[in-house]
Amino acid sequence: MSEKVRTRFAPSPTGYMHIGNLRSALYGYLFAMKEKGEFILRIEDTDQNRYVDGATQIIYDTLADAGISYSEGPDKGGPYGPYLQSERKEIYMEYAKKLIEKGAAYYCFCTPERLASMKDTSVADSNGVTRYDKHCLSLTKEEVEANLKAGIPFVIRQNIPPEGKGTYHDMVFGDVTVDYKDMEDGILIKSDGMPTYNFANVVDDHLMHINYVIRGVEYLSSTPKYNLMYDAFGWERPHYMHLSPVMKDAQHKLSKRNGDASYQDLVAKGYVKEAILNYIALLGWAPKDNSEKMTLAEMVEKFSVDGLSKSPSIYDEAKLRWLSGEYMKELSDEEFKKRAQPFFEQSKAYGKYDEDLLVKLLKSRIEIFGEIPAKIDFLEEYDAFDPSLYDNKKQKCNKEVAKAILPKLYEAMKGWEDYSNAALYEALVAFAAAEGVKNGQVLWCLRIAITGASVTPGGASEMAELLGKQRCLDRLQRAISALS
RNA sequence: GGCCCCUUGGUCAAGAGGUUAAGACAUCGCCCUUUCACGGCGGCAACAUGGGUUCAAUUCCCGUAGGGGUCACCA
Repeated sequence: MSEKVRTRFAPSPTGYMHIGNLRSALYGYLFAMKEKGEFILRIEDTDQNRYVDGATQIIYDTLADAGISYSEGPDKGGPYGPYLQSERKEIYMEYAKKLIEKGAAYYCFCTPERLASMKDTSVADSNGVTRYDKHCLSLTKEEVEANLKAGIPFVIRQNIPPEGKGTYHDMVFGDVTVDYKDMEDGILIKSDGMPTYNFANVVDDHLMHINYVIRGVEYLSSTPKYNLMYDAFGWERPHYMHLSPVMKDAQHKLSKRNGDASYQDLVAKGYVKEAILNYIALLGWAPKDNSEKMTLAEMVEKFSVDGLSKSPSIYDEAKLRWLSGEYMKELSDEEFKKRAQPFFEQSKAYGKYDEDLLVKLLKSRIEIFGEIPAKIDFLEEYDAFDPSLYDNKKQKCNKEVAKAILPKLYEAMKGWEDYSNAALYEALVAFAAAEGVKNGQVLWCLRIAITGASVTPGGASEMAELLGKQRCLDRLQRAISALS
């Protein structure tokens, strides 16, 4: 590759950014960076009907948050702008006219009624498919001029050859061939003067010097149409890399419509964002050395097209969760604290504990930040609990054991001053030895007694430290009276 | 339905003619252990199918089945 690689991410602002979208952006970015090229953002907002307010901002924010940077884009500028298709309307018309001059496109004045009537099965081909019949192709120059002058609404259609085949080489799928007779004379310029994707894409990619087109497989079989235009213009065809989709299950693509995870949903649930990006990179791609946990920079370094898979990949949140946990453990205490903040705030216990201590306990125990509230609510909520919580076969513990141990332990603990984990642990073990019971019996009973929870983010001494002496003794007392 | 494309364990996936068919997640079991985790060790589990080609096919070719995409004045 002697020419400088220029690739682009070209989303349409129709809502939230889902995992599949982000992944396309990621792959484009990885490829461009790997090849020391440029990655560009272009917003495809030619369909006003589908435009969703704020969607463009979500695209900027998501890419920025994920660390996928582009050198040119609507919000960054660049030498080939504007990068917002709606601002390029005149350009498309100008090029569409060039295509008409070359005979590769033509004006079409057919009414919606006529078009609708063609859908009638009486004119369908043997496969039951109706295609535009090239009716307006036969219009003379004079007729076209007259219609134009009369202000009759028109569209511009691509003139697909009636015969022949289009073949091209896809970087992941290999050679792809499609018969021209299976293609329709698609609309290039809509009656509102806006281009369709089919056309804007070709014009913009060329004008923006995009030489590697990376996009979803849904364009795999329509690509020959685009090549026809490149050829007609006398432009060099770009290289194509089509990406298989991310699925929700074996037969459904991931979609926002079904409430499937978007990047921001996952962040809101508390997944570590680096893990999200890392995981989606792995959905459909595997590096040569089979690494799994990688930073963005490592992904760039390891990226190669032959590691892309051709078949769809099913999104598995369980694995994402695991990866998030891996990243979680590596977060520094400060970073963890910072990112966990909003989740601490969701807990009823917020502000009523030593946060630094909790950070250490929680870090290796959660995979996503969203687990935090449920994990620490016991710090604030302490209600009567089922004494069966004391039952633990392995620790040889049960309600009766608790009844015997707890009052003595309460008396002992009243005298202890150092409520740090280490000192408590030492004292508790000594207590167990003095009483002639197993460590586990004391520790288990105590933990249950002061937390009222079967699962806590640490053991008895850690929970006692977290609660502090006073709360510890209060709860112990309540637990004892509940037992009698 | 026509056309294009895809098919390795439950999931993500290595392997590209000869392998005991990797690894990861999930799952199960054991160890560690003050619960839960973490960590360590181990188990279960796959080449959709039928024909070829070949000394040898998971790997190459053809068919079948299954799945995805496409057939819009949406991208």
